[in-house]
Amino acid sequence: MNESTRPTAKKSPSINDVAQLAGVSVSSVSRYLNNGAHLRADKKERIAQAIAMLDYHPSLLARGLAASRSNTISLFSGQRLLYGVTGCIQGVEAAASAAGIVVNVVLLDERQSPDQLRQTIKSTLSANPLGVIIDQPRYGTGCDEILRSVNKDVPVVLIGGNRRQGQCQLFTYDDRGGYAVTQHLLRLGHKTVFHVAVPEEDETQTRQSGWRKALEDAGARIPALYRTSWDPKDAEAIGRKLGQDDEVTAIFAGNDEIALGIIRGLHAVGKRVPDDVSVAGFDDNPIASLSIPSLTTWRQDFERIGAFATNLILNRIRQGTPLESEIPYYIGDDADQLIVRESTAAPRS
Amino acid sequence: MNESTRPTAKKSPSINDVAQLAGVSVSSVSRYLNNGAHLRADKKERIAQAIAMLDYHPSLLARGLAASRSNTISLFSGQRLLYGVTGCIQGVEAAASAAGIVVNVVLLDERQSPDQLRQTIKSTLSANPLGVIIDQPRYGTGCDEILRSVNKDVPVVLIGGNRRQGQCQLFTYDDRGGYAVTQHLLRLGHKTVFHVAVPEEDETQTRQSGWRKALEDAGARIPALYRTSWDPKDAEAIGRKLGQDDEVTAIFAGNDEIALGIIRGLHAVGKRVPDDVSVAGFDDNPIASLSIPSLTTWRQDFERIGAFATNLILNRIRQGTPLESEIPYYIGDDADQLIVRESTAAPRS
DNA sequence: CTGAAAGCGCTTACAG
DNA sequence: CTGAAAGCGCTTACAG
Repeated sequence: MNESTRPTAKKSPSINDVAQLAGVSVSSVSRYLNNGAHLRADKKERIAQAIAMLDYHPSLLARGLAASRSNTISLFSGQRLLYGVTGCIQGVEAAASAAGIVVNVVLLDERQSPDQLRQTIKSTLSANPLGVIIDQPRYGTGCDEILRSVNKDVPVVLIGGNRRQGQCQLFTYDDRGGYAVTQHLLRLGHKTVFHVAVPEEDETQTRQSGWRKALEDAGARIPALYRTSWDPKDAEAIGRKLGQDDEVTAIFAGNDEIALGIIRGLHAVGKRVPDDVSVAGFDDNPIASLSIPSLTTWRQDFERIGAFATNLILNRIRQGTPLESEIPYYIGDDADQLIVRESTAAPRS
Repeated sequence: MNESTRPTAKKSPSINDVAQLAGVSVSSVSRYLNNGAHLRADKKERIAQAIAMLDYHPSLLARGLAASRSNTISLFSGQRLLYGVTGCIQGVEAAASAAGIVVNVVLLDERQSPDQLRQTIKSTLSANPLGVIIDQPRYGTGCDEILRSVNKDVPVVLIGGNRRQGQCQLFTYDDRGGYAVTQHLLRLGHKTVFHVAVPEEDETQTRQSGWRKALEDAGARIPALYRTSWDPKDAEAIGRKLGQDDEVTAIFAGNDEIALGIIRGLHAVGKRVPDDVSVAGFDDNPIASLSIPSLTTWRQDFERIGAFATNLILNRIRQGTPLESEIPYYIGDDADQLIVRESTAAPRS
């Protein structure tokens, strides 16, 4: 590091420097920093000026230590930054940053030993975050450890994942999406719709349940469910299998990547999409509009969810709004919608 | 939040509790925590036991404040978590977490006001990170502000982006990749290769320069360069245009998403890939193996780069290894390689 | 090798 | 409305 090329950063000013320059006590500056209450206008003014002159920025560390609460939100997620997770992170960052809060993104690598996981979690929590967000908590991950270790007055919001009793947990209306996608395919004239489900749906309000409901409502036959891992290679194998069954004219895939895997499998056995088989995805991953054919899918707004989770925490902290924990939140609005593209069409016959 | 369902987290133990339980002074526990030097074996043993019994984890906040250095690496990136960035984050997290270090991922949203950006940066830096990593720094972003604000003894590593004189900066061998991809296409028998460049290549060792070199070495004509934004829609328009020129039989796209956009454009004007036109991408984004056709591309190992950056910082901190700043690091090895898939083939004629 | 003491930069009762 | 003082949980000279 060539230090000389960087401007010599002088020691940054402390609250003491501000107090001296403004001619007030440190306590007053602290009050000013925290809410400005109980301060005479002229003092406020002087403090503001001193802060501006010195370009003072309070130390997160010292504040966190003194107040047993640091201006930080810890966001835990799995090790792989899949599409939904990145959207969520962006939403959390945006909402937090707008509130002057720093986000600590921690990727919990499940390949690590439980001890290492604990270490990471304890360490993160030792920084006294304002709140904690856990994206896609699963059984057997650090989620239990986090819930166990976190101070009980620190609000925790879970996003998706396996349902945890007694926790504030956000879900999207996956069932609505599954219903809409399936209905779309039925309306195109397909006799029924096959579903290839993504893992870990242990809840009732899922893509799968929406799919089932739509079939029931339409009086359509409910075919056997296919399950795949998150690996599109598995989906490709399933696609190959489904492609050999001429009964299959419409497939609803658990997400967009799975859909592409299935389409590759269908192609491999000579089926065209959407000419022979219609395939729809889920999420509206950017790839959905890039692939050929582009994918009909259900758009999910992950950023909004991340922002929502963040604001729940901020409201809890600032206004004491409780995090209604008993009932999970289902959130969804106009941003979540069916996007019809090239991969679905009326059946040929 | 239903507190009752969470085990009542008792106040976590402090270094004092450990000292008392072990029957030693706080200083000794601190020494044990930091390196264990100058401590009698039996004391070490007692301290270790006390720590285990209490499940003690030192406070990052207190350590950071007292030592003016917290066990944290701050990772700055742009607001959008594109493929390369997420890989890099994963690599940084993995390397950091293996070293017991927490990563602070901060997304700098360029739509924010300069003041807000400064606020975020100063705030992050006030936590005294061990080191700072900036992914894909651009002119006009917070990068300048970070370099200006960071204490000069804090190591900073830049990854990619615009070259900053005097900074330690990591680059991949994009030129090698560009060369390999272009050469691959030429060897298939294409007379020349068109290139659609991604934005912000202000350096010499780029995909573009590799492309140019390969053409020169082969004595092939160097066609006019096309430039696109990061938005695949623009690439689609370019693909449409290129598809109308029958001279165009091979295209090297600046990245995989651009490649897919181009392919869509080609399709729109009736050209098939690879039958009429070969298209290669760059990065080996997961979508490259999912699309139809799957993409020939240059694989980049972003995780390795993130891990490398992290280790540079850790070595600097722990062993005082200087961060040779004058010369940027170009890193690449067997993980970076040409992946030949379906989207490239010999020209038809 | 070890401990007592000061200090990191804040917040927070406690007095006034 | 305002300040002096204690304390948050550590590290780090300083003595010994």
